[in-house]
This record gives sequence, C-alpha cells and structure tokens, in this order.
Amino acid sequence: MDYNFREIERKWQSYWKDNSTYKVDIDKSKPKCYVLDMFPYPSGAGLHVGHPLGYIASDIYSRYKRLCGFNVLHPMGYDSYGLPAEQYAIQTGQHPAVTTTKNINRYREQLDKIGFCYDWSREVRTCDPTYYKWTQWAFVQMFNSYYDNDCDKAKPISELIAKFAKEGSASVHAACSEELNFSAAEWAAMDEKKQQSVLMNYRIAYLADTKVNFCPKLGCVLANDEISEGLSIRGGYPVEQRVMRQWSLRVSAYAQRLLDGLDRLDWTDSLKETQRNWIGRSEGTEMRFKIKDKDIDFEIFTTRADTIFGVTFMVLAPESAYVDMVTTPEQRAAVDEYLAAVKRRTERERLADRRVTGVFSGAYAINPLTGKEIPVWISDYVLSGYGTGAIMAVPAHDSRDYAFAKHFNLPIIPVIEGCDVSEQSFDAKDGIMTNSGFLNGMTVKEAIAATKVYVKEHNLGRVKVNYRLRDAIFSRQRYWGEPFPVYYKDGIPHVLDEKSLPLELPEIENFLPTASGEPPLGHAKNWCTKEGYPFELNTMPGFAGSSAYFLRYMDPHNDNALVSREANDYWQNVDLYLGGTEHATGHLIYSRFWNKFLYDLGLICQDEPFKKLINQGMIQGRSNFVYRIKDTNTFVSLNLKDQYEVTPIHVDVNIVSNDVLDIEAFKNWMPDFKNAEFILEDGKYICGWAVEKMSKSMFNVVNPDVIVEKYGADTLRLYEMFLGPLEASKPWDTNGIDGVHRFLKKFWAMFYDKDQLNVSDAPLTAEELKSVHKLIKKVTADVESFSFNTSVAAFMICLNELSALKCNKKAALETLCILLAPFAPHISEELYHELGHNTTICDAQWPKYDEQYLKESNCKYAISFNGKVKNTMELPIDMSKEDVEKTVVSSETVTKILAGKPIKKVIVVPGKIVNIVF
RNA sequence: GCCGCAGUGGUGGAAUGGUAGACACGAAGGACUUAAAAUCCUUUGAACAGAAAUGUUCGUGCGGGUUCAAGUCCCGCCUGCGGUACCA
Repeated sequence: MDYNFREIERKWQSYWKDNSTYKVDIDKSKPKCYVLDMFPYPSGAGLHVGHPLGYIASDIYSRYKRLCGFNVLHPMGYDSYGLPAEQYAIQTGQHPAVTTTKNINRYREQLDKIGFCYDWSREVRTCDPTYYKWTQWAFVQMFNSYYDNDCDKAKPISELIAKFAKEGSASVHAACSEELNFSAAEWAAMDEKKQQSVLMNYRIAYLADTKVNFCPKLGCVLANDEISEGLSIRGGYPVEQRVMRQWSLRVSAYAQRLLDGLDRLDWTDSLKETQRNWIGRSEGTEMRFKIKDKDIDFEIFTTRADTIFGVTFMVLAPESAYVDMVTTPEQRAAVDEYLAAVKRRTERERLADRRVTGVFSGAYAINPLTGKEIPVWISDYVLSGYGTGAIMAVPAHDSRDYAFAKHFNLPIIPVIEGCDVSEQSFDAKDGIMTNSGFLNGMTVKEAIAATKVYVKEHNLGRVKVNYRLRDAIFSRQRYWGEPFPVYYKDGIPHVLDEKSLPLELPEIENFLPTASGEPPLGHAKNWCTKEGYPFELNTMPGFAGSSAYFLRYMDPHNDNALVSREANDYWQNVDLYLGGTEHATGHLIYSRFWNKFLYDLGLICQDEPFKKLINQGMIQGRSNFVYRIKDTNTFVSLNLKDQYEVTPIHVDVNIVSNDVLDIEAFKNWMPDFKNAEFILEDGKYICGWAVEKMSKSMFNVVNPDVIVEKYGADTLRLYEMFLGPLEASKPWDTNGIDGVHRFLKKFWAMFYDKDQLNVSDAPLTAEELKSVHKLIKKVTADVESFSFNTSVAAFMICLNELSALKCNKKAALETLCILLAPFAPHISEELYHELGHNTTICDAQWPKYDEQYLKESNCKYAISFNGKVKNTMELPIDMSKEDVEKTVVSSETVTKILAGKPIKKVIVVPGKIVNIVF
C-alpha cells in the first residue's frame, strides 16, 4: 500500500477529537509547560500559508515537551473584538457578530486540517460575554486602584481616600495626571463631584480630556501603536489630533517596571530593544526659568544641562499653557495667527512638511545661571506631550535648535572646545566645555553632573526621569468591542459592581461609525441602568480582550474568577510564546502592564506573563509573471522575453508549478486569456517571479488547504519548518515541497510493504544504532533551540543511512516514529499504531541518546600544513596527543609533502586537526 | 539621524575558530518503461591541468587586522531588511 496520507490524516484527526487526546488538566505529579500562540483575528480572508508557521513550530514544541513528560497547556482561541473584525463586517455589509462567527468557523476548519494538538475545550473568544466579563472586571479593578510610587505597586483607591481624609495630598506619592496640593480640611470641604474629579487624577483607569489621535475615516480614536507616520495602520487613513473626553489606562505609571522586567525575560535582544525605545526612558534635569518683568516661571526639561551657557532662546510648544501667559500685547496678533495656522495643519501635514516655523512671543526669560535675557519663541517642533512642553534652545549643540536659529537669525554660541558650528550643530556628547563659566575645562559628562548638583543646590530645579511611554487611550467610538461597565450619575462616572457583570453588548441595527466621532452605542435602546442612569457609549479597544487571555486559558470556564488561585499556581505563566514582531509595542506592552497590575492586586503569582518569546518570520508571497507582447494576446516565456516589448502580468501561483505555467489552466483562468497564444522554450512556458507581500491582488496567496489536499498535513508541517530558520522572513516557495513529501513516502515505503508492516525483530547493529542515536541527539538539541529546519534535514540523513543499511527493523522504526511525531504526527501515529501499540503516541517517551553508540573506534584527523588541509588520516580514538603527533609526522604522506622542510610547530586538536607549520 | 538584524553556489539554506556549501530544490546524464508519471542511480561552487584516478589555484558583500587556522573574532566601509524618530 502506498503512503495514503489522506486516509491516515483523516483517521487520526478524528481519533484525537473523539478521544479528547489533547485535553489537559492540572496534574501535580508532572511538571507543567505552557506553550502559547498569539491568538488570531479571524479575518474574512481565512488563513494563508504564512499563518500556520508559528502554530506549527509551537505545536512541535508542545508535542515534544509532552513526550518528555511535561503536562503541556497548549490552547487556542480568537481575538474577535476590535477594528479588523468590524471593518470586515462593514465592508461586506453584514453584522459583525455574523461575520465573526463565520470567520471563526472557517479558521477552525483550516486549523483542524493541519493536525494541531490544541486543547480546544479551553478555547476563548474575546467577544463572548463569559469571556469579556473578565475584561470588564479588570477595568473595574483599575478604576478602583491607584499607583503608589512609594511601594511601587497598585493599591485600592479606598486607601488613597483614607489618606486624603487624614493628611490631604501631602504624604501621597502617586502616579497622576497633574500634581495636586490640598490639605485634609480642603479635601473634606470638597463636594462629591469635586472629590471624584480629584480621584480621577489618580485612578489607573481614568476619564480625562485628552489629546487623541482621531481617524475620521475609521470614526475612531487610535492608540499610538495603531498609527505609523500619521496614518492608521489599519486602512492607512489620515489621523488628526483632537481633544476628546476619553478613558485611559495609566500605563505610564508602570514604565520603569516594564523596563526593568525586560532584563529577566528570555526574549530576543531586538524585541527588548524595541520595547526599551518605546518606553523611552531619559534621565535629565528639569529647570525653572523666570520671565523678565513678570511673576511667571516655567520649567523646561533637558538631558544636556551642561550646555546651559549656550542657551540663546527658549521655545514653547504651541499648546503650552504658558503661551497665553507670556505673550506680550504687541505680539498677540502674530502669535494668534501662528497658533491658528498650527491648528489647521493635520498631523500628517506636519510630518510631511518639516519647514521651520515659529513666532516670537515678545517675552524674555532669564537664564538662571548667567542671568542673561533670552527671547521666548513658540514653535511646533516642540511637543506639548513630552517633558514640560518647553525647552531651552542650544543651537550650537542641537540640530533642531540649529535649524530654528539659522532660520530666524538667532545667535549660536558653541560651548564645546574646538567644534565647528558654521555649517551644522555639534550634537555629540563628548568634548571639553568652554564659554561656560564654572563648567569650563570639564568633559561633557562631568559638566552634566556638575550642573545637576548646581541646579539642586541653588533650588533652580531637580533631576527628573522622563518616559516616552504614554498612557493608553482606552475608548473607541465603535460598536464591536467590550462595553464599559460604567454608568453616569449627575455626570459622574460610576462602575458597575461585580455581580452585574458582564454588561452585554446590545443588539443595534445601525452599528456604523460616524466621522464626527459619535459612538454607535448612542443608537442603542434602553442603554441605561434600571434606575435610568445612562451607560458609557464608547467601547474598549482591540487590545483590551487580548491583554489577559493567557490567564483565562488556565481556567476558561470559571464563573467566579478570571483564573482560580489553584489553576494559576499550577500553570504560573507562559513558558513559550510565539507570534509576530508587529505586536512589540502594542499587545506585548499592554499585556505586560495588565499582568503586572493583576499581580499587584495579589490575584496572580507571576508579574511577567511571557518567559520566553519567539518571533516567527513573515512568510511573503512569491508572485509569478507571464509576459504579454505589447498589443497582442501572445505570451512569451521568461528567457525569450527580451526579444520583444512585453508587459509583465501577475498570474495565479496556483496554476504555476516550479515556475512552469499550466497553459490549459491559464486559458481557463480569465476570459481574456481564452485564446491566448504562447511562445515556448523547450516546450514549456517559464514564468518570471518576484517576492512580494502575500495578497489577493498579486495572485500569490497560497491556501494551506490546497497544500494539505495535495501533499497532506504532515508534508505541509515539515515543509514549513524546512523552509528556513523560524525567525527569518522568507517567501513561500512551493518548489521544494516535493523533496519533503518524497521523504515521507520513502519513510513509509521503507517499513511498509504491500499491505502490511514489514519489520524484523532483529536487534540493531552498531552502525544502525549510531545512526539512530545521532538522530536522537541532533533532534533533541534542535527542538530545544527551535532549529526545526536542521532537524528535518537530520531525519532525511538518518533515513538515507538506514535505507543504505537496509534496516527495516522494529526498534529503529519505533524510535523514528517518536522522534518524528512532533513534526509529522499523523504518519508517526499510524506507524506506531501498526507496531502494535494500542495507545496514542502521546503515551510514548522521548528517547535518550547514548554516547556509547556515538563513540568512534577510529577518529578522523584532518592534516593541515600552515592551516591548509591537505590530507586526512584515521587513528585510534584512545591515542594520546603526543602519539598522534608522532604518527602523523612520521607518516609517509607528510614526509612526502614536507620533502625535508624543517617543521616549526605541530598543533594537535584531539579528534579534529593536526596542523604542521613549516 | 538613531537602534537592531543580515549579506555564503542557479535557488532555499547548513557549518561549538578546525576538511565551507550539510539537507533539499533545480539542472544534466543514466536505469526501468512502448511512452509518460512514479521510482532508483551518477554528476553538479568556479577556473585550470589530466585519458583517468586525481591534482593545483581561487572562493562566504568590500578593505584591513588577530591567529598555526577566520563565513565565524576585532577595526573601518558598502548594500539590503526591520524598528523608531522634531522625545530636547
């Protein structure tokens, strides 16, 4: 019987399903291992061949760990709330609930064909009320918490209220939007509304007027990580700045912990670096500048306190509150005009057009160190959201200040010895200070430290750490998301109590977003509490549901808690997390924040959610082209195309095989090509190719179902791994798949003859044992280090060796089955079963290799002369270094090659090389 | 600009400082076959020499260096990819 992968795969997939083979429960007798894939958005396009890459890798690891005796949690679910799902629904004119269910079913169907070992009984969907109850619950916890900077953790807001009542704000060091100062008496005097608005300043989930990125086309605000270069990542629509009353999460309170936590994680350096950049810690000095003749001082932030003697002007961000305070009557008109012009510009225009603009405020500030008067300008190159929204400008040593100074003809004073600032600024942080009073002669580093001390001693400011990381804007003016468990009473937001959760998303007819930003939930009927208090109309963003799903998998059906203490104590956190790099600054920041918050509340036992993280590469498309001769319906093969004037046309890669076009299929592909004619080479039409993004419009989408149908899931799995290193991006190229398929056919044919297994009970010979143990060693090491491509190659080598030895022995097959099971579970399961086992291969044990079989009796030395290898020689393995040297040097070949030349040195590396230097 | 990663045959890609190109694809030749498919075998980095076995030289983006020995380590470039950016 030939290798009938269709029947084998169908058989085992239904067996695993019927017997719940991969269902896991807490089992304290075994060590746990939690292997997780980033769960997918069920998009309308279904899975293409790139999606399963990471899933296959994690599946291999899960199966391997299971065979090693671990109790492996390997779940899967769907991130089904949020923009992508809703956009798809809008585009197809259907209700998102309908399309989401449909898409999920399609995903599941495709996933099932690949033979994953997911425990589907633990599936979660973020749009399911039993799931989002816990998303809402977490929000309530955040609303009821504040961040205490003294203990560096989140605490109940009730403790803060008690402190306010006792001693006012004096002893409170909490993360907040704005520093407030009030006494216990003042607190007591505040009415309910005032107190609530003060508390809002401290809550971890808070409501505030915030400058947001609003995308009119999506009808919705977006978080910073959802935007790139002024355009929305989803859809690529323009984004503008607006001030809106929005819910936010105080992620910034966790900036330092998010940064510190990275050191303890087994993630790639590049990903950690991306997060470090995103968090953007910068240590500097906050300094107070007085305005001349006015009782105003304002603070600036700088990392280059050393350059204070080079300050020649100040710049305020246009949105800064100081603008209004410092502007002189004479300059009022000019300033107003400038502010209006800035406001008109969209974020995108501002980014695209970086011309220097600005206006003089009329005011002068006093340099606190030199006492000199310096003009105060207003310009949009200073950002209101970073630092204090005001800077001291040192044109000699900052390229932006330099451009501004040149444009407006402001003085430039260099303060570092020997630098030339006639053409450009000198930004480097090294050199010796000059023109700088008491700093003269110091290095930049010393000067920064000295200035900090000076500023502190003279009470001119303080040392300050700034972070680029902003609070996460948490409201979306969209329908398809978690409703906030919030109602308004006299305009004051209140959260629902736990018993009333979940607050279910109401059915509405018109769920379309609006360009003005009115939330669609405004259309919902009776969207209020029993008492008639209106509910919040915004919904939560996409990352809400994905921020704690890894915890829910531990205990997915628990009605009383997000995760029980018992389940969390056992499963702890994710041992291996697999997904794309695109989540580096979004999901992977938010979920770490969310997890740390729950940890602070003592609800979970680990403060980092993902111990090890691997980013699988993207699979790009490999497009094929045909070449149409201009103004004809004739197509010319690739290598002849230069003789004609041709237009390349994308052709569906599914009708091309090894770059050879299926001409009949092409004629039937589109009506236009029905009567196409061809100029062939060697009787074939060869197509051109290029690597592009995998997309429908390039006709280069390859669907995993098609591969499974043609070659089987085992071949697909092996091939995706064989394609190259897991972390590398690579084009999908079907050209090599035959080789992997051939391997499985050979494997089958070697042990299966006619209608039955043809294996002997004979023990393995030394050579066979060596081959098998070499494989065990290699595959074990490779799987541990995620080098799946080289382990596939190792299987092929071993099979070739055994085949050359005509080894169709039971002992060899059994070991091969177990080793191959993680990679190609169906064929392994079938052959394992045929060997007489009546349990699944999951009950087998990963084999251990034995060094004694790998030992060689002889050892091959490479003999090199001056580093160049000229010969090899086999010598007994137990020979001493000295004896090897003697034997080699006295050997005939060496004597011949040396021909009497004197030997300077002989280097012997045991088992490897003998180098003779002459 | 800054940060990170990479550059090896016709192709995808292997190589704890120790015989570069494993394994696979493709290609060429051969076997089986009426033929094709499938399968199997041989060759396959380049150049030169040789009837042949084989030998010689050159070869991991470029230029230097360390070393008996460098794809691998160090310094200086070039190119490509990814991230990020008026962040003071």
